[in-house]
This record gives sequence, structure tokens and C-alpha cells, in this order.
Amino acid sequence: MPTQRIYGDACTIARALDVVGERWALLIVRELLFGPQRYSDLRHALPGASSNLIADRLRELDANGVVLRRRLPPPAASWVYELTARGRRLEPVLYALGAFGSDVPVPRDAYLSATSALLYLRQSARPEHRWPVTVCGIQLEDQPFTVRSKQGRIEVRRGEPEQAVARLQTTPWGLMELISDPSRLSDADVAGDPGVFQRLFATIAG
Amino acid sequence: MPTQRIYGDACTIARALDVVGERWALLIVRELLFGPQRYSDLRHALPGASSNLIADRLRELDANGVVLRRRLPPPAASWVYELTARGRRLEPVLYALGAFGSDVPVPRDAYLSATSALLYLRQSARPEHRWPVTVCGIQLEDQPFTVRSKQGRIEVRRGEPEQAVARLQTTPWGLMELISDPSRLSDADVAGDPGVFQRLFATIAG
DNA sequence: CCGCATCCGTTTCGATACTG
DNA sequence: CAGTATCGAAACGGATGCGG
Repeated sequence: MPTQRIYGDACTIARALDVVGERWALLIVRELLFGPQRYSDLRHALPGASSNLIADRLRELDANGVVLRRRLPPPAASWVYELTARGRRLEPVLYALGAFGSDVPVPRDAYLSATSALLYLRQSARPEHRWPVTVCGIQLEDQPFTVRSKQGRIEVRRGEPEQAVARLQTTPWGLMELISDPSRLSDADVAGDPGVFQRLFATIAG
Repeated sequence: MPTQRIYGDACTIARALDVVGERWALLIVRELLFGPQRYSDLRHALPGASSNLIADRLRELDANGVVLRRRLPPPAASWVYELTARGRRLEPVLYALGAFGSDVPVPRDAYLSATSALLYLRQSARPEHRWPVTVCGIQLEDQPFTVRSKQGRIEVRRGEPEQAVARLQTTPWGLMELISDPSRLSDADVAGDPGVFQRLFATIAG
């Protein structure tokens, strides 16, 4: 049963929290940033959230126009949740929270989703502006992502890349380790040119 | 009794929410943006929050280095809460939320705090860059604020201005009305040059 | 009066079990 | 796979109490 308590405060900050202030809501939005996800994908990405909570939040977010429940084309025939245009307007909120949270200690035995690891990569890597556009694939626990470094930025989206100069397969924590110590790339599961990842990860300070 | 639940998620977004994700936490931070506040001031600004909630949140925020509990100098001798440097790092989070929340409908019978009204003014007024620095005072329900328009921006802080070219006294909702219809300034309680407010409010579209 | 603490009914959360 | 159903535990919301 979705919650419906509100702050009763006219401030835009409080009104935003009326929509995404309940527990787990913003983490569900986070998981949808790089593309649509099924209910079971969300459960896997948010192992600490109970199933009814995720279902309730999705209903609320749907009712508030933040996410959309959509049926996949025939062969798949399952349902996915994806961000609406309004939902994507939460991106700056997530980035601001991420900047604040970077010096909050990591809890013991913390889980790390594939999306979270790639958000970290996206946020901290600074490819040089003069580098050519480069497309590579990163697969984290069977979830394929396309990573494109382009004009000083990184774009990430779910799905296999069409043509990639390199592909890396690892886990979310494995990716974090490779980022903090790119020399381990020599032991990693890389197809194609490992130098692409070497150069990209080397732009990350710390 | 302060809450102790955490997401157990290594993502910086989730870690931020471990600190400020509980109900009312970010609204307390909002109320401290323009200067220190006493416990009773916070209760007045957040009438929907129960007393134990505010006390619990302040303890949590204190324990997490977001706010500081400080004794005022002798004549006053009371306690105030103020943002730490870390707490001020939440400003971008609040602005991002405010931007998202601006198209969420205002709840019925919503309350509006003095801070919220001035955040709206600060966020939407666009004084022209060539205008001279102007200091005015705005008093909202006995709470004095100093508003300084300066190089295309507005700075707000709690307290009486030292020397102001104009002073306005009204309520938070009264200020919102004056912003939406500056012609009503002729009926407002203004001392000094009303043109200052006229020009400032006229820069707000809508 | 201020600054909380305590009490208590209600809501929400978290964990697990269950169903179409 | 995609959710419901259930239930104990925790958090919230409102009222009241109480020492300084």
C-alpha cells in the first residue's frame, strides 16, 4: 500500500521530498538512470529493499510521473520501468547527493550495484577533451553497458555496444578496484585494446 | 531516540541518504541555510514536525557533523544550531531538489516558512549585473533578514542590515504575493525607497 | 517561556512466505 | 518472473509533562 504522507509545506524542496523523499525512492531512480529495468532487476540491484517496498515505490513514482511502466515488444513480453522526462530531471539531485556522500564512510559489508559502479566511473573519469570519441563495452555480472568517452565526458547506457574498441568483464567491486589500481588491468578479463581502459582509468585521481 | 537504519549500499548517493535521508532532516538543514536557529525557531518553521522528531534529527545531524550545537554569548545564553562546513555542502542538494519540486503541486493549506520564501526570492530574482550593490531589509513575521543584491545575485542572511536603502515588513506568503504582483508594493509596509523592491521583484518572470 | 523527554496510537518498514 | 500477503519491529505524529 503506497504511502501518502506529505509535508504540507509550500517550499519547492519539501514538495520534491513529497515525491521522492520516502525511503528507497531515489535509489530506485538511480537504478533507472542508464536504462529501463525490470522489477526483478531492481530487486537484484537493491537487495536491502523488501519486495513490497519496491512495488509500492514504483506505484508511487508512476503515479507521480517519475517512472513509466511499459511492456516490452512481443518476443520479450515482460514489463519494464523507465524514467519519464520528469524522472530524468532528478539527475542533478542524484549528482548533488553523490558529491555530498563521497566523504561519508562506506558501511560494512555494503553492496554495490552495477549502476553505482558506473556512476562512479562516469563521475570521476576525466577523459581529455582532445581524445577521439571512444566506445567500449563493460559487462558487470552479465549486465552489458556501453561506455562512450566523448569530448571530456563519459556517457553510459545499458546494452551491448555496436562496435567497441575494447570490452571488459568484471563485477561492480572489481571495476572499483581496477579504477583505483589500473595496473591490475593486465590480470583482468579484457578483449580488444586494454590501453583504452588504462588511459581512461588513469584520469581518475586518488 | 535517533534512528539507526542504513542502506548498506556503497554508492555515494545511498551514503548521503544514510545521513540526510530520514524524514525532516533536509528541511531542518533548509531552515539553517541563512543562519543559526534555536530549537523553538525550528519548531515554528516546521509546524508539521513533532518535537521529538526535531530533537532526534538534530542529534543525528550533530553526530554526523552536519550541524553544530552552540551556546550563544552570555546575555542570550541559549543554544543555537548551525550548519557546519559539511552541512553547507548540502546547499547544492537543496537547490537541485527545489528545481525538481517547482512543478509539484502545492499541497492544500500548506505552510511557508520565512526561509522558504526568501529561498524562492533568491532563486528566482535576477538583478542585472550592472546594478550597484544594494542592501535592503526584509522582515518576515518578526524575523529580520538582510538581502544584498550584488553582481547579478542575491545574498540573504539572518539579521538586521547595518545600512539599508529600504525595508519591507510582511509575511512569507505576503512576500510571495508581492513577488508575483509587485504593483501591490504601494500598499505594503515599506520604509525607504520602494523602488528597490519594485525593480528587484520585476526581474522575476511569471 | 524554552528545550526538550515521555507516552501512545498509527503508519511505515523489513523480512519472509506465498500466489498467478 | 512479477509481484501480494502477512506480521513483528521500528519510525512517525500528536499530545502532554516537566525541569530549569
